[in-house]
Amino acid sequence: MALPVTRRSYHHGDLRNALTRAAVGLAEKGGPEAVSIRAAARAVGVTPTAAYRHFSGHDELLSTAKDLAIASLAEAMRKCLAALPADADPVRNAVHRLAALGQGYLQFALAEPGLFSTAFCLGEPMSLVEAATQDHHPFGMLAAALDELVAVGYLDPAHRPLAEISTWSTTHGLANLIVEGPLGELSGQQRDMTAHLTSAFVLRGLGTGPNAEPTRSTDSLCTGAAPVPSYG
Amino acid sequence: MALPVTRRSYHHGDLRNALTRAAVGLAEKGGPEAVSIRAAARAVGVTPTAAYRHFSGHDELLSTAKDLAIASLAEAMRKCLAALPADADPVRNAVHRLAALGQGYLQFALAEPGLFSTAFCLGEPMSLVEAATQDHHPFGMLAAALDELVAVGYLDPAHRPLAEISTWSTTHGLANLIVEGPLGELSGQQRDMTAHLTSAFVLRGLGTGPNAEPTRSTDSLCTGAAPVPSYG
DNA sequence: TGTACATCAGTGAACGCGCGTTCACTGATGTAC
DNA sequence: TGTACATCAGTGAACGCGCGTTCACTGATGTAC
Repeated sequence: MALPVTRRSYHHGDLRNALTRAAVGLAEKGGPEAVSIRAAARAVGVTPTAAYRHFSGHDELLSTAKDLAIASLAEAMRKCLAALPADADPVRNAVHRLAALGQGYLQFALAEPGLFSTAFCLGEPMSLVEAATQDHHPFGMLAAALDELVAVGYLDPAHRPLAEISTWSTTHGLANLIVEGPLGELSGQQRDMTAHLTSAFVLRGLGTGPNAEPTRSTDSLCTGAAPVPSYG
Repeated sequence: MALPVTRRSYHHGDLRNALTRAAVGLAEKGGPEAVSIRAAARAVGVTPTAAYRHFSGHDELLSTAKDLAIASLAEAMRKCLAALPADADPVRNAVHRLAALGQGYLQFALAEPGLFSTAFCLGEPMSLVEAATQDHHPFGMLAAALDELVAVGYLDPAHRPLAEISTWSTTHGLANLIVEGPLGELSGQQRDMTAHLTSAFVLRGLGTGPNAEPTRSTDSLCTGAAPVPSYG
């Protein structure tokens, strides 16, 4: 419980940004339900009423926090992409790039569960058509990675349409089941193994092009032979 | 807004069940957030205090509703299984059974979004080890279907461990993105197509055994050639 | 068969909480002249 | 350069809401004798 902040001057000077940051902080700790005008104002050290000078109401505050949460997710994915060593083999390169996106997605969900739920909380949804064309948007990054898989001949062009949905669903479902659902009880080791297996699973599901060679492309994602796992 | 119900006698006679049913009704309409002791008591026509004779508090009421939501989901899946015509070919049979489970899962999520979220709302999670052995539990039904896929040689036994997680994640992710997320804007036709494609995607991801022949087994799931879809 | 009494299953009022939002207001700022 | 005044950005109090939960209570039931 953050104590109310004391301010020096009557005018804040940057209240909208301060409230936005506070809202994101609340979302981090408690997810979208924790984002409220009163709590954000309290965190900044200002009267709830003051917030209405900068936001039309609770909805706008929450959807601002949501936008930032989506941007953070995209940033986490972008970092995973950037950390990837270049691979001379174009197929392996494209495969690894898709895997890196999934890894970034999952890592973000685990590291920032509150922001992750906030990114997907209700409210007017982004337009998918629009999002797909924005390369700084999670959905756009996924679309680009799939286009790449088609370009290198891993994914059959006939299977390209709607492929982002199946791919996204798998990673999103895994993240969601771990963060908010019954898979939360998995140990860290089980989670890692699951992530690897799921990554391979996705690549098999996608690999329908002439250059899809699962034994080459996906085995490098599964680190060694997994011991038989148990759920307990 | 349901009007409070008037009762004939001072004693209700079946208040626990009545409150439980009311809680499920609230969950249907508004998801887990809508389940409250006061609202359930109101629906039954009883004082909130009366509920404390039958439930330790809000947590117990909600988790009771959650259990019933899970049972409803399982029932929907079971019905889809039961509606399946027998197929002489054991591989196709097993493949179709898995697809039917996924179909039931998705249909339930679409038909009963409130119950679906309630089934996966927070609270002490079921033990997966336990759930996996119960054939009336969604997770147990999935596990059984995957065992069947191994038995008929579609799924490589080496890929069996943790296979329920990838499979479940895909279907759950799709349902979640449609029901609570940005895929809600898909048209009915787009949803159907997505469901079919995702089903085929899952089966390719699983099909690593000697009898896996995607062209035979999964094509029957994709009804005809899909026109190139758009997201708009 | 009748009655005293324990027990059960409700009532009604109240507590404190946090929320979104609105009202009339005042302190601070900056601009026109 | 100085000042009147409009405008901006806050305050403080209050509204009504629904929630979970607790208290002392009372009406109804059923059982022992």
